[in-house]
Amino acid sequence: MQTTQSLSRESGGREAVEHTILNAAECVFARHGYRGASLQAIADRAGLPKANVLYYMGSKQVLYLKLLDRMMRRWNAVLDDITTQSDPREVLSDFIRTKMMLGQRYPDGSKLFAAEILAGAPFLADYLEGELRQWVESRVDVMRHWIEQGKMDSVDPRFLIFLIWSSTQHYVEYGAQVNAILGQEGLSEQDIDDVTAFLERVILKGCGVR
Amino acid sequence: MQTTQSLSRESGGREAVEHTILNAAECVFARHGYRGASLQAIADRAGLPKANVLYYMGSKQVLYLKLLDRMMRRWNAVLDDITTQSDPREVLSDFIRTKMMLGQRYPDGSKLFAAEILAGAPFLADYLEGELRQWVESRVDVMRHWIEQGKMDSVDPRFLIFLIWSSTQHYVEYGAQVNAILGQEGLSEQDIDDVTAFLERVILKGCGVR
DNA sequence: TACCCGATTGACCGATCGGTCAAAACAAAA
DNA sequence: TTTTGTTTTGACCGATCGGTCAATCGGGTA
Repeated sequence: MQTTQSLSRESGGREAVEHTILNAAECVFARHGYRGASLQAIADRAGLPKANVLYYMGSKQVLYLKLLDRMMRRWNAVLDDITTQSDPREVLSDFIRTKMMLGQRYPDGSKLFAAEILAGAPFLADYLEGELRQWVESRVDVMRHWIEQGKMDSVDPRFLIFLIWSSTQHYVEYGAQVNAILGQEGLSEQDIDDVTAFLERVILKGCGVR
Repeated sequence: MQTTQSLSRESGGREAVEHTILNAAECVFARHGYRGASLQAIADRAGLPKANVLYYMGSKQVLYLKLLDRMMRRWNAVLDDITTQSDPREVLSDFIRTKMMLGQRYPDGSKLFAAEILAGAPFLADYLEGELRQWVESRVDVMRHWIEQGKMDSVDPRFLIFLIWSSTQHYVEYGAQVNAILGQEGLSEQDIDDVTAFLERVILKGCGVR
């Protein structure tokens, strides 16, 4: 009955420290993957001794799983309420814009996720075959309806979802390559808007959305 | 004058061993990135003692650079002679099909490249800003001509290249996710053909190629 | 047979890995 | 002040890291 009084103290207390550690870890894991990331590197980036990171997070694996969970919750919070409307143009546009926004808002989290998939998804197999698959299937059903009603071309909805996913994800994951080719350091808001508009235009027209 | 006689002996000799090591290393680096990969894991996969890997490759970094170089040469060998024709439909189709084929032929090499970019391209910065950027720019020029001649919509050619790159790369890099969502273990040739046809159709139509 | 030289390998090096622990520091309650 | 419980931290553990080295092996030449 006396444990919660010292939480929000001075510079934020426990939660603030946890946030600092999580963000530092997200950055390191995103660049080097689970195996390649070291607790020392995470601690250095967080400005704390290594033992302190373990004190708050328990273990490297627990820390990693917390990050995966946090990223998935951030996606769910935004991607879930997309299919409420019945207009393909709006839904697909929303999907593209939302996914693009998420990548810009959480670049390290997106890269972390990519690294996990690249490693064969050892910690995410259940999520992919469960939650995510169901999410995709529900959207596929909606799209099949659209196709039957002649609202768009007869394309495989799963491939369309993959197309949107990959083309938006690219600007986060391959940021280093994109920057090198465009000859600049990071994309401006205008650049992001241009890319989003391009993707909306090409993908919607490409699958014949009326 | 007496060193080359024992090269191609018994089970292939030196080159065969080097190939074994390179392929094993490609697999491990692809899954865990540069830092996350260990020489012991590579040696185990190659069926050799660790010291033998060092004997042939020199160091972890040299081995890694050899793999990056090998993968880039494989791409150059195929992607370079694509723009000889002047018909957008053929060129873009070729690009999509070729890139798709490369991903299927060299999945580990493609993933290795992805992991390197994800890590911020510490070993590939020069290549990205040099060779690759020039390759892209030459294609961009061609596409701008097409746009001027009304052969396709007025879209940013760089974004179009990124779109083709990302959407094809996805089926290698995110293979684990694709398999989980499609509910199968690996894509059949038919699946690959379907995906390729989908991408050709949507992308070509999407940027108004006549 | 004796010799040669590249190939193979186990033992070993210092550094770093993830993780533990106990002592010190600290703020609030008594 | 003393007590209590949390936070902080350096020291340390066994395991593994990338890499070195010397001893051995094994087929060709003399």
